[in-house]
Amino acid sequence: MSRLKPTIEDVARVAGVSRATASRAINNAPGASEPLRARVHAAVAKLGYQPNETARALASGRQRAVDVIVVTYGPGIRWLRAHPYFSRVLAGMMPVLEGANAQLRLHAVGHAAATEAIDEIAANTTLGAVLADITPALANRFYSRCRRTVSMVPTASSVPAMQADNIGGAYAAVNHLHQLGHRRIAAVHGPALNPCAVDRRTGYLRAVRKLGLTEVSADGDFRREGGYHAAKTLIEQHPDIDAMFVACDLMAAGAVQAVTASGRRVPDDVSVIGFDDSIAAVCTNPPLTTMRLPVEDMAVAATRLLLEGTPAPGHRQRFPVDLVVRDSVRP
Amino acid sequence: MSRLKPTIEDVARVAGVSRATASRAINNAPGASEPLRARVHAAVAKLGYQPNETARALASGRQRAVDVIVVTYGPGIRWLRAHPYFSRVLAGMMPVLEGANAQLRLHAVGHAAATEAIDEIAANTTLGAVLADITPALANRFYSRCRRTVSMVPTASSVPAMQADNIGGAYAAVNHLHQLGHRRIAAVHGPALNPCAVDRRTGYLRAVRKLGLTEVSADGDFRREGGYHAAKTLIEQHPDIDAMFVACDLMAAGAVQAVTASGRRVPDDVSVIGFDDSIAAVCTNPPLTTMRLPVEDMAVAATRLLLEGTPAPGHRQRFPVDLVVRDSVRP
DNA sequence: ATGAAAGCGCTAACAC
DNA sequence: GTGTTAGCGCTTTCAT
Repeated sequence: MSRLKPTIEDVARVAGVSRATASRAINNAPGASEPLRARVHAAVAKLGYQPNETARALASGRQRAVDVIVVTYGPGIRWLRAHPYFSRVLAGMMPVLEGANAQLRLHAVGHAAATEAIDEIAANTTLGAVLADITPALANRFYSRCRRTVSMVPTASSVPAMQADNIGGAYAAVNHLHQLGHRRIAAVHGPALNPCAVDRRTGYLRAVRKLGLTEVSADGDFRREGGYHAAKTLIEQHPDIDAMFVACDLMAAGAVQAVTASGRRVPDDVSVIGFDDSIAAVCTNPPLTTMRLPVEDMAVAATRLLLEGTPAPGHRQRFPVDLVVRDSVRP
Repeated sequence: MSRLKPTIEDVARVAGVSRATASRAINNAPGASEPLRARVHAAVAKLGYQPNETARALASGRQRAVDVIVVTYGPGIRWLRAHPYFSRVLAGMMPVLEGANAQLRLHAVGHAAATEAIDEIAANTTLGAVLADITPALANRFYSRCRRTVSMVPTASSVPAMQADNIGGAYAAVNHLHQLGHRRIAAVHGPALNPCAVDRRTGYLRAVRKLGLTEVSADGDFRREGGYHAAKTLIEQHPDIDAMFVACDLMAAGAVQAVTASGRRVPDDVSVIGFDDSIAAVCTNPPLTTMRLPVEDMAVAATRLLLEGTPAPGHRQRFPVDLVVRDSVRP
């Protein structure tokens, strides 16, 4: 081995052609005859040549990579670890990227240094970026630096986004509970800063008002522990509640445990309805009746959108949030 | 705006220095005087200059990125979506990468096209790759093409790896059950191809033999549904079992549901012990007693190892698998 | 300390 | 159809 890595130059020499022809053959580009193509491919095989993607990207000016950005609040490691959401967006993206032979670059940026991190990422995007979890302000900043962007969460109106009906889903959840005869419906909400959580809270509030129920709310943090404590507080302060709307499945899992710990049964004494239909929904006992957020579908659509070109400003793609009936709500 | 993106050339011109000096200033490299550095930084700020990472990588020959590879069997989307394992390795890696300002490239390669995908990734690695889930054969192939590799799962002996004590953990789990008085201890195993699953099976078998118990096994697939069905079969065919060792928490969640569905209670009638201590372990009812696989720690260590340089062939870093007591085992 | 100039490995005009 | 050549934006000798 004279060199560690053969370059296209080596391939060209071995094949007895010019670098340009070698390039054309390797990229299946037009403008090369069959015989030469064959010689080039033989040389490639012989040398075990693999194109240098970096050089390719620099020369062609295009690179096939999509960046996914999640800004974490507090210890990101804990958040990322616990929450099924992120694997769901990755799971949705990977297959379509694989099919388009594009790369996926994952960025978890801490809230503190978010601004400069955002700027650097924006400057180096190629196919574009999926904003998996971000505040409207940061989304806007990113979008002002890079138009090939799509957000997975509600943001400023100009930023292209996948839009799940969080408000309608929460409304439907409460309505479902009401139709089944529940009248004291409490809620465990998500973080006040999280746009999805805000929408779900809105949906709950609207339903409660529409149905003439009294609002009973506690705040959670989208994590199981938060759901547990919020539910515990709720039960202690309002022993008469007969149902809970919990703004995500992870918190709902905690809520179910809190209900059980209080000596009550789910769903016989207290019904619990979750949100997301994540893996957590089917791990609980009983499995959760929940509102399905089609995260994978949204991720697929977001990725396709980026692959197609630059999304129009304000572009929206709507996704329904449907009821999934399991066993945590008394029929 | 005359240009879309300012280059270092623009910075140099605005600062009234050469490109070389601009580069030195931007990279905090030695060989530039304070006054010039200041002028360069001012120009950077004025133009909003952001270095082009691709060009930087090509010119310097080094790039700061680590690739994480997971080869998926069957519909990768389902697997990635459901299994908490992957987010745990990502959660472990991200913060250390962030601190080292390196990128994370995620590759989910289908089993079918794995070989060529592996080759291409290997040819373009920079800091190195962590093999999150892979067969020994593919790990070996990858390692033969790229030495900056570390596997998160058991593999061929030459490939550097993080080594969790799966055998010992499984053994300890069965032993724990035995000490608490259980004598009919069944097992739900993982996929026969998965090296971790193989080790856990081995640990169960050894313990069963050592303790003079009779082996009762069923095969699962590391997914909840598989755990449910395996446990259901086990209960039907061996109604007298009083405990189950389940090779991962996701399957254990299913097993708990199957036990409940059969009219038995966990842990009063049947104890269930899981493996992983993933998010699923705390979502179940009751929360799972389980064996903690320190995935995040392993991912952190793997990433640090790559950041430090090329791991020695056969390098091993061992991690204990400890008991986490919750409520799914009768005391 | 500073600048001129030579590439990094590849693609894409542009000639032939 | 094929080869020659000029860059992509940056880092890094090597003169000065």
